[in-house]
Amino acid sequence: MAQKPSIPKGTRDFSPAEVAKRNYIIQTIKKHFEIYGFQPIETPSFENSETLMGKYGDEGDRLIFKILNSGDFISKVDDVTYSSKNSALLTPKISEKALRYDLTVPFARYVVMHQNEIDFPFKRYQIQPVWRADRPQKGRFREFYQCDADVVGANSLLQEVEFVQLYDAVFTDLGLKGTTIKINNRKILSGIAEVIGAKHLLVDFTVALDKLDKIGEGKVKEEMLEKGISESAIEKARPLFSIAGTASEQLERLRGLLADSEIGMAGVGELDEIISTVENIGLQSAQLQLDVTLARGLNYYTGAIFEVAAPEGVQMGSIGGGGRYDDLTGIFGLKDVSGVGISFGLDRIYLVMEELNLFPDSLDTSLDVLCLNFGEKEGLEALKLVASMRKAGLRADLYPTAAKMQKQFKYADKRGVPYVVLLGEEELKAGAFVVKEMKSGQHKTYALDTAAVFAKDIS
RNA sequence: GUGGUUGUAGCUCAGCUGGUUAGAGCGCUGGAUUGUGGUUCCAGAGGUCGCCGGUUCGAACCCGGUCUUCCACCCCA
Repeated sequence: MAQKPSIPKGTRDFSPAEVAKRNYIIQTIKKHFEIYGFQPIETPSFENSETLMGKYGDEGDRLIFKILNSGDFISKVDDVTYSSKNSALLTPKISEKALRYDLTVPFARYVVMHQNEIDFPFKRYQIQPVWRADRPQKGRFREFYQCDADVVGANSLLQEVEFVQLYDAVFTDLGLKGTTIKINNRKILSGIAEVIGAKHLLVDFTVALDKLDKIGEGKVKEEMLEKGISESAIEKARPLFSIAGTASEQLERLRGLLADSEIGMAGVGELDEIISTVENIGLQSAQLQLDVTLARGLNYYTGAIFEVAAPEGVQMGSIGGGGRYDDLTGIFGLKDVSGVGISFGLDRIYLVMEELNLFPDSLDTSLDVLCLNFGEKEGLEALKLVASMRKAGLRADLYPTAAKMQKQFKYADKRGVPYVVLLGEEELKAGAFVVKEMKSGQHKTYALDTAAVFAKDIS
């Protein structure tokens, strides 16, 4: 007997019902991307390794799926490297390509390669899978979809405001009420690191700070000490641990804390402008919240940082994130192009919506009407009827064999078909077809040539 | 990458301190019902107990390895 097939850890098959729900989310996101003036692009599933490596930090490099070279790749490795058993040295010799890790870096690469064809500011969206060699958990997969929208070539803070509105628009449309859009600014984090004299440890400082709400003040301090941040520096950062209140109150305290840091004050100014503009315009269902402990590990962010938390009570990591990166294209040789963008985590949004039961019932219906098969002669007539129903825009199908009524009805029931058409000997003689509405059990008769009337009746 | 956890029928799960032919519910197939589904009744099919190895007279059960699931780290959508 053949062995049981399986799929790799952290990957999934999607059933028709699941695909319908995923498409619903994608369509909604796509609709708003386009309403906001973004244009779609697509990039390859895999890139040259040097395009990706080193862009996401050491941790990121570890999580990038590397693709083995083709051919007899091992014989081309020199003996010293081969026998060193050092993965870091050996990897670049046997792997030149890697699966994309996110959509932002490939986009930066795209912008640089196509800079002469692009009209700036360039607003693009991209909905494609990405891969991470992570250990799977709930809401964490090795293959998952990101839905990104970015703008490059525009420095205005209005872009940040627009992205907050975009998040709000999408989540409102999906019926996902009560999301929290957390915002912070990398410059504030830099300013704090500068003020407390830990500028060189910025990343360690922010990564630790990011965990404040999760592990508490004590543990955060512990981790900072471990990373080599001095006791006195942590003491200086103390006000951060208890900062609270409205955005403007928090900003006021930050102004006091960061008075001596030019970059820190710049960050406060930016945040102030973004938040006050959003407050001025108003949001539909989301909530914008200043969170000075929000860090995000990606080290290419330079200005605003976003992260979206699911509604309260749902156990899920962030369902979206993004920020401004002033020099991402610089790595690929194009200077002075600022970008800002956000990402929607499709797979996590799906899980949250499933948990909150937010998918519309209509997604379950994959067929509007099933025509039962009574035999050769009747079947032929039914096929003509089905054709005219399809022409009228209905999703219609004919049961392929003249199986027993019970079986055909059972099939219709299972598929969740709302209407079943009976076209048997009697109907054929009368030049009519009978429609049974499955939910009510009621019958209605139509003339054979009036499929369009029926279509109109049920729409 | 570190630590833990899980795996028995299509699905959800029982299975005693190791002891003959591994069970239930749901689902599936057929029938009661040759033009009416969702209810009911009857019958039936379906399992290398994740995989490999070890201990034992004997392993679903104990041990080791491996894969998978979920969880906590790390990190992140």
